[in-house]
Amino acid sequence: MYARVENDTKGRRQVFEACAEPCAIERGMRMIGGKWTGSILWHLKDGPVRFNDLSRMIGGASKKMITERLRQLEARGLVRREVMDTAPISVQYEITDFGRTAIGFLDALRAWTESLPQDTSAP
Amino acid sequence: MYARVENDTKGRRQVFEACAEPCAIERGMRMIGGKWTGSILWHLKDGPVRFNDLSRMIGGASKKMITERLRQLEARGLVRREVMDTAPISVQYEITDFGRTAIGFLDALRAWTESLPQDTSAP
DNA sequence: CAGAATCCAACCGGATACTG
DNA sequence: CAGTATCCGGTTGGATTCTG
Repeated sequence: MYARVENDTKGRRQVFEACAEPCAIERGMRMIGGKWTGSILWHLKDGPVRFNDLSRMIGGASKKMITERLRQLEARGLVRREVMDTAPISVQYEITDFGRTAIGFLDALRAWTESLPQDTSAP
Repeated sequence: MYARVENDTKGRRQVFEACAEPCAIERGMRMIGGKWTGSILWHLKDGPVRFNDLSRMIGGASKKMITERLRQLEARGLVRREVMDTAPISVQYEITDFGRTAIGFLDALRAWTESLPQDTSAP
C-alpha cells in the first residue's frame, strides 16, 4: 500500500501517496518536504496551536494550504486535531509523539540553513 | 538578492529563487527539498559520478529532471561539474565541501524514513 | 555519452467568496 | 472561528525527438 486514490465531493480524482520511491531520502522528502509541511510541524513543537494562530505564524501560506497540509499530516499520524467545545468554536493542533521524532531532523535543517552566508533572517 | 528572473532562449520567463521565506525550515526545504535534489546529493556522497550513471542510480527521474536539478545544485555551490576530455565525452559530477555539509541531515532524514513501519526498501 | 528543445497534460497553489 | 468551494493562471515534469 503506497498510493491511495479517492474521489472528492465532485468526483474529481485525488491521489494521496505515501510514496513508492525506493530511495529513503526521496520518500522522506515527500513525507515532510511538501510546501509548508516542515514549517507547520516546527511551529507545533512547543505545544498545541489553534488554526488561525498557526496561520499567522506561517505568514505567506494561505488557509487552504495550511488546511491541506494539516489534513495530510493528520492522516500520516504526525499531528492530532482536536475540536474544543467553546463558542465560538476553536480547533487545536498538536504534534504527536511520532511527529516529534521528525523534529530532530528539522532542527538540523534549520541550523544548516541559518549557517548559510546570505542568511540574515529569524526563524 | 533573493529572486532572480531570467528569460530562456525563447524569451519565456524563468524564475530562480533563493527563497525569500523568512522561516529557515521553509528556506532549507526549498534549497534541498526539490524533487530528486536530495537523492542526487546523496548519491554523490561517496565520490564523483557520471551523468548516465547518476541517471541510472536514481531510477524514476527523467534525464531532464536530473539535468535541471544538477544545474541548480551547481548554481548554489553544492555540486561541481567537470567535463572529462575523453571520447566519447564524459561528464563527472562531484559534491563540493559545502554540499557535503548537507549530508548530515540528509542522513538523519534517511534514518528517520527507514525507521517507519511500512518501510521495507533499500536506500 | 550528455545533454538541449519542444510539447503538453497534470498538478499546484493563490485569490476570492461563502458557511455553520 | 475554522474552515469549504470554486475558479484559474502558472508551474512542473514526463515523453519524445534531436544533436555534437
